[in-house]
Amino acid sequence: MTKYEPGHKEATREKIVTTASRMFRERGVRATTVPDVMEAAGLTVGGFYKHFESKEDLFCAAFDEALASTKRSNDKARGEVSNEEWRRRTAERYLSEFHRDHPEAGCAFAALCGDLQRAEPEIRQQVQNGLVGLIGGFETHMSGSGPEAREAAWRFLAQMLGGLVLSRSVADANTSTEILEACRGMDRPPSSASEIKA
Amino acid sequence: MTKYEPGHKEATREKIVTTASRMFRERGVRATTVPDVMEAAGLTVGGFYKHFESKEDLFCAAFDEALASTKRSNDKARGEVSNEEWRRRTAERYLSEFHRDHPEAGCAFAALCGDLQRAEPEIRQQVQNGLVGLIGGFETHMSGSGPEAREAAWRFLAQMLGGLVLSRSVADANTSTEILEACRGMDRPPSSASEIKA
DNA sequence: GTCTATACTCCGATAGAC
DNA sequence: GTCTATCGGAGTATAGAC
Repeated sequence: MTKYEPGHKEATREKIVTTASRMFRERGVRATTVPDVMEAAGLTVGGFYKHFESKEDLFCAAFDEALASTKRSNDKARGEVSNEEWRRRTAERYLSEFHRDHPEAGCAFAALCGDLQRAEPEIRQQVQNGLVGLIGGFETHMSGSGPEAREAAWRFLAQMLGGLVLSRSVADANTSTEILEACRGMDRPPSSASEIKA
Repeated sequence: MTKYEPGHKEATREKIVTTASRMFRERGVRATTVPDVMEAAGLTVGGFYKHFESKEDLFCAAFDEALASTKRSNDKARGEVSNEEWRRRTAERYLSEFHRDHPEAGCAFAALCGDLQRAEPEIRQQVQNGLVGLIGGFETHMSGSGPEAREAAWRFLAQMLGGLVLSRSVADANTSTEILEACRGMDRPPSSASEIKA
């Protein structure tokens, strides 16, 4: 009962959560088993249910962790640049080959999109809170004002998310890169793909 | 051996494939079991492996069926309209509440995005072939020419896909609709969200 | 607090009757 | 060609030792 120093259990829990967060993003929720997570965390299955009520409970915590992690890296990259430059940099980072190849450390919405679409209300509420917060930040870097900027922010996010997911799903590396590069061109809608760049 | 009329096995196989195609899109691949599919098709598990080598084999066939089905409905909706009008109509149909609420009858890329990102090479090749074919059609409705139109087509598809997936993942119906409506504004990039519409 | 061991359920796949 | 029955494996969750 008192064999471990105080805070040990909390540290263990956090270790499990961060490990699960990466594994869920890499393999998907259903393909990630509780024994797998515990082993990857250097533990065994037995102790798991002293930390979490269920696998779903773990997923809630892990998804939150992934969102927080994304938010941290977003905040870190925040500089004082023009809106256009901010969009260019953000898209370049999001639609990079590195991000494509490392879902376990990347955007939770993209990596878990299959699971989130069918998730329970509790998770969907987390998704919503995460997205609304994200969009609130994006909004300030769009050109319109008020509702227009918000709409533009949703489109911005949707195009990035869709591009990343598509680039991760095709067989050929060249096609995958083609998708990434095409979707980085945020400021060029289907109707004006002319003068901006060759 | 001769208890059933000729063509019966083919018909049974097709029944299994179309049933699976819908169930995979609705529940995801891992959550859909072979017994479930067979029961939904009015059959029992036993006969399954006389039609398919494995569950993965079924998924290949079912994914192909879903692509073909989407292609048929795309071709049907093809009218003689301006590029801008074509994009407006396509986005309106893709980003509709009906499509959002009926993944089992809708876009396979969106419904299966989680599975496709982690699929075997064989499936990824099918994804690629399907996407390239789709983009080839989209291209002709973009405004630029050559590579520019192709880039614009990828962006168009990515924004629709991302918007649909996001709209399916949030808890609140109002937010979901907000996302759909925002992403329908295809011709309004983040940089020019001003004069086009209030 | 974490371990080993196990109960219970369900899935993918096969065997053999009809 | 499709059925019933079952094997083998895996996954969630629990029990009890340390």
